[in-house]
Amino acid sequence: MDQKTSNKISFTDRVYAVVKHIQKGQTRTYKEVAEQAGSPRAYRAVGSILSKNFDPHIPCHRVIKGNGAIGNYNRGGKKAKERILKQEGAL
DNA sequence: TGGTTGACCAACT
DNA sequence: AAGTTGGCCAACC
Repeated sequence: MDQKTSNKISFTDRVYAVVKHIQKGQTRTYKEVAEQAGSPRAYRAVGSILSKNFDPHIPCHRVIKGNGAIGNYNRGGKKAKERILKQEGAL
């Protein structure tokens, strides 16, 4: 891809893009997101980034932990996150 | 420029 | 089974 016409995107923007790509009823682990974002070992950064992200256009609630746990959520905690996933049919 | 932080993970106790 | 420690990576001050 030519970045000549595009601005330089940061890891954060790539993470946002990946999370946006998650379909309804689907869940992705932080590891997967990090891997698709270009750094399979940056799951730690992914969490930090999503924690700072308050954009409702990004279904950050579809991102869960690698062992199947819900993980955290900036929009009401794990409880709300689990509720949303259940509502979407992911659980 | 360097050190701290964090929605994680794996291993150890 | 549950709590602690170390490790990894990008963003923020």
